[in-house]
Amino acid sequence: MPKVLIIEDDAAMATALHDGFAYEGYEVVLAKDGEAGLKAAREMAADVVILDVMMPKMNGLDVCKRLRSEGSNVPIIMLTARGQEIDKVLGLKMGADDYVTKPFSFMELMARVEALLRRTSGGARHAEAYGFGDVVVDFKKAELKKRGVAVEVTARELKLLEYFIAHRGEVVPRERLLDQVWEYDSTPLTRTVDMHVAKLRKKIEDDPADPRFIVTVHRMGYKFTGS
Amino acid sequence: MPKVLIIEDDAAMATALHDGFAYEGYEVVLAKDGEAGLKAAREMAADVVILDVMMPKMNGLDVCKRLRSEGSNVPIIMLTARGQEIDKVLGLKMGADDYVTKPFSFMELMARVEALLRRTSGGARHAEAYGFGDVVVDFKKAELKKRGVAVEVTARELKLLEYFIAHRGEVVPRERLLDQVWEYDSTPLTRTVDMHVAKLRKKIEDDPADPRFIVTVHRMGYKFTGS
DNA sequence: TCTGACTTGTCAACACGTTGTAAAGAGCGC
DNA sequence: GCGCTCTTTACAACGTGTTGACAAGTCAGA
Repeated sequence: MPKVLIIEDDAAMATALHDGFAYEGYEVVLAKDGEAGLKAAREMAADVVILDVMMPKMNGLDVCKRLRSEGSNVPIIMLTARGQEIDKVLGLKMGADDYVTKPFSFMELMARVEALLRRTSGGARHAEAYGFGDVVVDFKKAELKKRGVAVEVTARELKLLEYFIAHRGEVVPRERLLDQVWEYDSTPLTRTVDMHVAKLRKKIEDDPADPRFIVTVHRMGYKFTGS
Repeated sequence: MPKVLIIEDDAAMATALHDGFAYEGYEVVLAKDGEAGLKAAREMAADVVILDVMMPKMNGLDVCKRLRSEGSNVPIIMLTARGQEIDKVLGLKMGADDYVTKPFSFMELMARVEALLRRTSGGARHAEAYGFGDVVVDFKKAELKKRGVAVEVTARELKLLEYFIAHRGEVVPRERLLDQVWEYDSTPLTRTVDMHVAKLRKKIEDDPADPRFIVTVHRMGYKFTGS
């Protein structure tokens, strides 16, 4: 029964998170501002901390920095608002282990929490990596290796691949990719998705012209076939 | 891709639900009060409605009652506040199909939605796979297997088969197929439907000349006989 | 049973929408 | 401005869906 500490000032969000984790069998502690959160973090032995950046009294970045300066190495996931890319960098610099952009889906957060727990409780820190074929991706480090050699990937490519992997086996329509990977509204009348798929294929496929991992399903979308 | 209509006044809850369902591949429409929800419900063909009980303008119970009195039989899941057991009884009396008590976990809601869809739409919707005879179709993966071996199917064939399965047992006229599967309003007075039925038969029937699953009803249309 | 009118099955060529890809354009941070 | 990534445009290549013609099948009435 892993223990999770949720530091979040918005009541609705806090209860939603509480119930979600409780449902998944976690032991949950709530703190409704930075100060209370810091106190709770010191007192309990949390397995993971969910930390909102924007909060009264003491913001998430400060809490994170403080915890790390006190020697705590508890896994921390930051919740940042959309478009605050600075937060991501700052958060990771402050010692957070991962971050999720609001608004997010609970499934996504849960996936990251579990990945984090798998990584930290596994004793040795072998990275949060996913492998298929001769490719290994580490989303946290933003690294991709094919046949052991590092390949440069952009943020967008990584996010696209991440979504594919999260939904491996099923056909994903372009629309949905635009919605989920490109973060809603905007441009549904372009070849942007295809473009990025092509780029990804060049990096992960043995023969991009005859793809094995990301196959196109005519008139329906793309399908990622893991391993 | 099932469509879900979320009628919820609390913005935080609404976005959380929106993102969760979108991530899972649902098409989502939000309405922020009872009136707007009712209007949206009338205009869109939602596969399921998530309906908060406590709302301004028109509460969930009224929306539900109204929808039912208008002849709608869309599956409805009510969100009730903790301890309002009365709501449960009332809600079900008003014609709701299920209810979830706030605060709830997203996983739980999703599980109920999928159960409801499986139940109401005959199981072919978002469910894993549908089997008949020695054929197994997985619409999510866009895969069809006969006797365990994968058979290539096109988007149109899949959609046609999906419609047949959803309406198994009943005779479906060609015009309706053109309307529902082809989404044509105009009627191309052609052999197109027959053509595709023939193609499907070749892939799923043991003896396409003497079909067992998709039988033709002379002068009326086709009939799919499930399992 | 035979016949004629109508409906359904089948075929292959064609038309059209969909996808792959390169290259130019736009946007952004350094 | 420069270098980077992402987006758009344009066009070629590909594959599916559609079509019309014709064969085969069905049914009702003679």
